[in-house]
Amino acid sequence: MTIRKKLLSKTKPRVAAKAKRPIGKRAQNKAAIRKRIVASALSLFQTKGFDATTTKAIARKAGIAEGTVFNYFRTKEDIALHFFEQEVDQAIASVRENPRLRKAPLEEKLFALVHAQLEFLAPYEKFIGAAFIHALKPASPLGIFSHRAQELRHRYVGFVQELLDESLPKNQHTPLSFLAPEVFWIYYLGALLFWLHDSSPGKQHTLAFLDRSLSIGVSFLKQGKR
Amino acid sequence: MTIRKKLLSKTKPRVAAKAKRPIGKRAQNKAAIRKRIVASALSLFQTKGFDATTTKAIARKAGIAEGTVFNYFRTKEDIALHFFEQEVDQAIASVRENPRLRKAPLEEKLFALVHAQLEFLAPYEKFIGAAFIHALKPASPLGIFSHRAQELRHRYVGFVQELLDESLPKNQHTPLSFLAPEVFWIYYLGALLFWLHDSSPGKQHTLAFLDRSLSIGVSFLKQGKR
DNA sequence: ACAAGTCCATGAGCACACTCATATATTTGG
DNA sequence: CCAAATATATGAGTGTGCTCATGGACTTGT
Repeated sequence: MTIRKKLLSKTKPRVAAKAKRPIGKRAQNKAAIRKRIVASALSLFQTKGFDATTTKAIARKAGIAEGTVFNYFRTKEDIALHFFEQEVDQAIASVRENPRLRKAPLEEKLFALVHAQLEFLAPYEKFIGAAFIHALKPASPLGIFSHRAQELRHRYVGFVQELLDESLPKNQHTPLSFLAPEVFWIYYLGALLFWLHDSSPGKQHTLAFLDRSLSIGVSFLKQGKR
Repeated sequence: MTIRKKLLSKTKPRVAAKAKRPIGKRAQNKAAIRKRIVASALSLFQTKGFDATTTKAIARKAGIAEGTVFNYFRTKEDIALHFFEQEVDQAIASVRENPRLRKAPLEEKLFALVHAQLEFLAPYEKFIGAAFIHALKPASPLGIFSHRAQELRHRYVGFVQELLDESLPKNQHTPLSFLAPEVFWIYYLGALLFWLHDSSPGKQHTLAFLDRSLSIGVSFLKQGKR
């Protein structure tokens, strides 16, 4: 009785609140400002690079006070992280929604995934380069393992796992194949590095590299064993 | 004539300076201060972590002015990098100087190398952990590729190449084996991560992991091909 | 042993990312 | 429709890593 009542009294208002949508001025403004911050930051990152872009400049370009930026993003880096989230989400979506790929061989799906990511990044190449340099920051090791980026990595790795499950007979998993998605994440980072340094027209070298390495990798995965 | 004079006047003093070794007060002091900075920084990194350690605190503990720190290291991170340089150099030396390893199988050499590195790092585990978190800093990708750390990586990769050449018949290189040292560098970073999260007594899990993965890796390298 | 030259410790100062108390704008409740 | 409650934009302030002009300590040449 009490429990049921509690449940009702708690769920009702919530549902009501969510169902009703006055879209108050506040919410509108919030969304608009957030968008303006991201746009300003991205544009500045592109032209000046990450380090040389100050939060003050971002705020100024977005037409808000400097402090306001930090009501929307906890750190300057979070703004950039947001950008990479878009990148991953968009690439995953583009592979998911492509019916032609549904029954394509695994290496083609993976190629499409990475390709979509690089296409997304292309206009921001300078900024990405800066982010790479900046990424090492402290002493030497890694950088892929930050708590903040882990969720993003998780989403990515999960999707790769889906693709693998779809294409590989379950009984075929080699002792190492459970690592495959994680390895692919690192592989992607390597490919990104390759791409950044690739000055061939149309980034041909990168595409060739992807083609070749994915063939080898997938066939290794399939007939497995050492 | 003039050129020769110039050459002489320029080279003579240099050679003389290097041949003679008065070990002036200046040089003594410089070495001492450098050592004090590294010691202070390391001690603070250990107790407070990397971020919470201010350069002011390092200077204070070393008994010098804050600005002086930057006469010895370009950035705070360079101080930490210096620490990892020691780590790599010491590990390489320990493998080189161990006569028992001279004719040991490849996987044993590699195990010894990584083991020496981890032993060196053991007392500073907390600081390393902090450095890892800190390493990702900006958006998402990498961090191993900083220009500054490249020289260190190069030294490491070069040594691994030596070990491989020593153990693998030259005619046996598979199409991928030229990548092996670079891959090993990444493998090492992965092992380091594993080690950091390994709470088993005596880091047994890490040792077991190294053992197993190195066997697999080396045998893959040897009989090569997919 | 002295003067000229060179090195380098110094600490006030700078620009930056980020915080916080306050003011202001918006929503809510009656 | 107004007052209380709430959300949030604001920008001066804080502590940070790092720079730089200066003077004083050391070295060199004679």
